[in-house]
Amino acid sequence: MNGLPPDDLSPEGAPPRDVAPAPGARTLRDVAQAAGVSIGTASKALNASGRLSAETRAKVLEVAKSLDYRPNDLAQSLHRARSMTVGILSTDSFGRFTFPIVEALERRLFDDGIAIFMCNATDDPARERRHLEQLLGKRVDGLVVTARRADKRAPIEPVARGLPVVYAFSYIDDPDALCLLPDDEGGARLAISHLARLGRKRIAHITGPRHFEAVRLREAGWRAALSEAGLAARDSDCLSGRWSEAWGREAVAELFKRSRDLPDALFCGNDQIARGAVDALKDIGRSIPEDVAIVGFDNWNVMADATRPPLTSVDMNLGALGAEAGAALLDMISGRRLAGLRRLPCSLVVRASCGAHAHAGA
Amino acid sequence: MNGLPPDDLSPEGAPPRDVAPAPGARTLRDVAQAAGVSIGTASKALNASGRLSAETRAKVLEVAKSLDYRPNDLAQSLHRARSMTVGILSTDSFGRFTFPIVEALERRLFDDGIAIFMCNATDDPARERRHLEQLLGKRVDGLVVTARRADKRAPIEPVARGLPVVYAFSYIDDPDALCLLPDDEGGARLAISHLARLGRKRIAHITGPRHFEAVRLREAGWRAALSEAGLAARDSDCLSGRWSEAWGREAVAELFKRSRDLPDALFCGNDQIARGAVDALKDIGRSIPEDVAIVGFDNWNVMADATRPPLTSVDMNLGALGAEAGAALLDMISGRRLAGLRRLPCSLVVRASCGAHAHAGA
DNA sequence: CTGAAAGCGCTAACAA
DNA sequence: TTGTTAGCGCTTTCAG
Repeated sequence: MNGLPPDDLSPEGAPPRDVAPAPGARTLRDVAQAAGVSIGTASKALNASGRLSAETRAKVLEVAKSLDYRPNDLAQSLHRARSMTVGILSTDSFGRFTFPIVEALERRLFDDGIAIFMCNATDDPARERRHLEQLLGKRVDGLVVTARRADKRAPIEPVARGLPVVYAFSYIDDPDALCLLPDDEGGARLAISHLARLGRKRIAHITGPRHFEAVRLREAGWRAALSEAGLAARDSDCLSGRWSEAWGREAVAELFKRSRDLPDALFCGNDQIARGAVDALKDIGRSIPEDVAIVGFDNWNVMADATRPPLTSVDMNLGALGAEAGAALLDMISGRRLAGLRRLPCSLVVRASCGAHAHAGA
Repeated sequence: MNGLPPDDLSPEGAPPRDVAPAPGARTLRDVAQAAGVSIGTASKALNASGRLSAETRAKVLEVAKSLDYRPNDLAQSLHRARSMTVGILSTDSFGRFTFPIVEALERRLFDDGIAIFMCNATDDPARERRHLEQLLGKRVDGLVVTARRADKRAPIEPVARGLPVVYAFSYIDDPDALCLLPDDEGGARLAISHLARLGRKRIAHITGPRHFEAVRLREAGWRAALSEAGLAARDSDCLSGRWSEAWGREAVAELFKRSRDLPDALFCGNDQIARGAVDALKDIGRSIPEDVAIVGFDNWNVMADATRPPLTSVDMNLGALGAEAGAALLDMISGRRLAGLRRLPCSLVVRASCGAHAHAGA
């Protein structure tokens, strides 16, 4: 009527103006305006903070819903000093091992309302730096670093001063860093003591490349558990090679070309080696588990289940490791100081390849 | 001297105060102050925008570096309407198939400075909704939706009004949606025509469960390519079952218990089935590729390479699919309107299992 | 060429 | 109980 700009609200719930509703989300001001309260009041209502009359609060909430209002996290984060995001940085691309970790981690963090940025640097330090740069720019609240095979890596750029970091399935030398790893040695012990308990006397070990820390630890576990069981660990019974089925076959050929002292059990460094070993044993007429019992490592289902007979295998419980990493990161974010290298327990998944059931009653 | 607050700068480059430098990153104001320019000028210098004297710019840049200044993306995003983030939402957990896609996608997007939020909803609609809610709150610029096995899924909540969405390795009914899928039928044709060209006359098909769209398409490709090659597609030569090695073995037993019309080639729905088939064929004394040639699907390296002989297999080029999804999403974010269901080409990776080389010269 | 100031959307301390 | 206001850190007109 009187030259007022057309942007005052009609009192009834009708859409205030005919602007396109699509682009740009509703803002807190929209809600406040439509509810006829101040913007501060609207904020209080939506955050259930401060003292407020029940009706105002209800009104605001209702309007907010009808407007499909969704608070802008970016703005919130700018204010509070928390972005509610963390980055996960993988040296290697995410593969069979990192994935269960990441999945569990995501789950754990999501429960606390934290979203995760996925960054893959594939062994490229420059790329890693750029990723880090990006994450810091986005003001992530923390960082999880993973790698291929639980190998030692260089520490994350000191750039990340004060930023909580958890190394999961990877580790660095710094004693102030928190590193979470599977207990490879313990896993090996589980396998060996299981076999020994089943009455196996000569347990050979076919494993991967020695430059992997995991390989060395598993070998150590093999030795330790053997001697605890009163069995000998002969160097000639420990063969190190590649992580492949082909190597499993070759190693079996090597072991069984002897005329005496043949193994009655094989502990393999991973499930692929184990499967290769099974195939090779069958090729030379040995039956499993009667003649030779087999235990693998990784408990990679597609492998373990497809092997004939299905493979008993050590599980690194990577899901648990991921969840633990998430929990630890949350702790650190909330100010606690965590450090040290922690090894999480493995477990043994028993299938048919070592004749547990056949021997169990004996 | 005269009651001035102590926060004016000493003119030389010395650290202005002795506040702890650790917590909280440097802000633009810190830089401006230390460089002795206005905050607006500092901004211009850092963004190489506006007209500015070379020396001022150099000065600001230098100070910024010495202060280890890193712009706060959150604040930037708040201002520009772009968060430079996208979400990737997986119905299924990220597995063997989604992973190559996600990896390539991440790579493509990272090249454009976009970070990606990884969300895993594992078939839980409520969880999916919460994830979506979170992503919208974080004002992602776009969304990629993946699923287990290129299966049809329900559209993302209409909530995401106007938000660019690409369905990768998954699809919905809406013709306005952009869906990227591998060309399963074309992949099957590649396999069959390869075998036919090698002189195989009776090519059977052992595949997965028919409720998978991919299974139906691959079967269609098998039929079409056979007839194009002048060969018959007999219903009894197409066996549908599980995606496992065990099924591959069973199917071979089924096919080869016939007294005549035995297949001289097998096209398998995935590499696991193919591997099972190979094992079973060897068990009944058929040699590969002489008696029976085999082609698998997925080109899953660990499987294909470990099979004896190594498996020729159809590759869905999931990396390319992921990169394409990324490119398409970028297009949509920059305003282009893309829609429709696009099928990306597969390719054939030749190994020894169909005797390509032996027959090639014939 | 540079500085001042408004504002992105939200929160929190302080007034009213 | 509610409104006002001053930022969070940055960009961008618009004056000087």
